[in-house]
Amino acid sequence: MAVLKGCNVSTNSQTNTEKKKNFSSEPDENLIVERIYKAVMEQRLAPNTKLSEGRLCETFGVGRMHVRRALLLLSSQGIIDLHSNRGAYVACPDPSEAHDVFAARTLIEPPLVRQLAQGPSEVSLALLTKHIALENAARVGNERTEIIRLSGEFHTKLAEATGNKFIARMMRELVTRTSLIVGLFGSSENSSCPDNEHRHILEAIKARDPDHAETLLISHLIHIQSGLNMNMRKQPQDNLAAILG
Amino acid sequence: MAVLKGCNVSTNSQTNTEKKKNFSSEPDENLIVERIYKAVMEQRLAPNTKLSEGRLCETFGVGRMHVRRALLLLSSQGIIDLHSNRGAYVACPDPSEAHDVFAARTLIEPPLVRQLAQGPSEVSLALLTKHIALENAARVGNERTEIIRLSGEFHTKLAEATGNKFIARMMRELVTRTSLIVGLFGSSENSSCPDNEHRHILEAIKARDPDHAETLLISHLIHIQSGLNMNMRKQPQDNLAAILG
DNA sequence: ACGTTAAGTATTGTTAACAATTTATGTCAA
DNA sequence: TTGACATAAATTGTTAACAATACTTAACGT
Repeated sequence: MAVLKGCNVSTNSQTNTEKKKNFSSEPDENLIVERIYKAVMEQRLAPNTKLSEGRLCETFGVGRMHVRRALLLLSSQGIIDLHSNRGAYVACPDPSEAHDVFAARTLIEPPLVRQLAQGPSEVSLALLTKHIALENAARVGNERTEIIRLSGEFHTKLAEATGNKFIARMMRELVTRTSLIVGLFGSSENSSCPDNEHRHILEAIKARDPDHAETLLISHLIHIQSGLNMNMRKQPQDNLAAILG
Repeated sequence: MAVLKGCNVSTNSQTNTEKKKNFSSEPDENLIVERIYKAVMEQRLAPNTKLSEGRLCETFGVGRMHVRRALLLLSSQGIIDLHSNRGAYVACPDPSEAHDVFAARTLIEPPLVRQLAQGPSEVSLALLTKHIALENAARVGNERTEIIRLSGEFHTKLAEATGNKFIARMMRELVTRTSLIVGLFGSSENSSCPDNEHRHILEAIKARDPDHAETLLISHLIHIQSGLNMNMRKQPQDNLAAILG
């Protein structure tokens, strides 16, 4: 059907606007990575969905090189799997991996919030407070994808609040995986974190109460896990252009 | 001087031997990544050393594509930095990053050894015991690079002993960064972990004593940090072929 | 000598064509 | 209909040439 032998970048997105300066050498890759990351976080891209190079070239209006680099980066983050000669597929964690993800989070997040509750910076508290507000807004607006993504990103923001980029990176990766897991094994509607638990955790941090914050977080993690059923399995999907647009 | 316009793979390493099956689609990349990772772990590749594509093509006898993919992977692990149009350089952590690395390790490793000491598997204990033996052997043999690498990898092995690949990945990244930091700011000879501390930690684990293991590990981390001087700065080096061979 | 500019060289970024592999399609026989 | 097999199409992997950028060197003037 489609030709795209050399994958011509005819439908380039920046035709009429002035040419971007391209100063960091990786604007295309990052855009693709972020778009796919976001789609996964919002559970719009189901596990095992195939991400073909040609399709992504069309969708983002870039050459294959950029697509391939983006796919390599995504695979290094565990968001997708690369099969030789067969292409890229959204990662599909099995129950064993799911267990490991929660084990890792149970190991890291409690000392994390504990540390945060000992001396949070004002700016961090402000950011977290604002985030909770966004979560609530999405909830009253009943915007499913926003709720799911913000719900996960609360934990990422928690890690970012430490000001430690290594911790932030680790949590971001674990949270992304969690999103895939919840999408796969989550019992339908409770795909997002229970309504007020995030707020309670933040309040414990604001109150400089490490013990309480830690307790709330642990029970929160348990709560999420208890909503999983490791026996179901959902199916892949298609039409990337609509999803990633 | 050298031509290599299209970077011809004339000096291919697999000429007389039978062609490897290439079954996983990424044998070249992984080899390059592992070689550079190992050189960094052994502090043979100093921070800020330039890794030019052409040089790596010659060294490993592969095309630029594989080199570039390997460099992208290394940069995603924080081992090297990619500067637009200027090439790849071994990462050069500043004191602020060094602080973050140790902060992250201080957050993660204590609960890690604590968990390990609660119920270590026999196979893990065997591997760690064997590792300590290797460390000792390297010490009596006075093999500097081996000592340095094994000394760092003990901590990686500790994480691997949990059987959790996410925790293992995180620790591996942190340990690699630590190696760069010690190479940069380490006061000459004590670049490696003090002689018996690893053994003591392992013994505490074997004794199923989480408190003791945790205490020993924390003081071990402090010990490493105390051997750093954040004011010095060492210089890059060259001739990659010799280093990576 | 020193700094500045300009040409030349080397290195990196990008593209398109080609090769290899997999997947889809269609035909035929049981 | 089903299954096996051959053919065609589509997709991925790889290479080499080309373009763009940065680096080096040399000449020049002050």
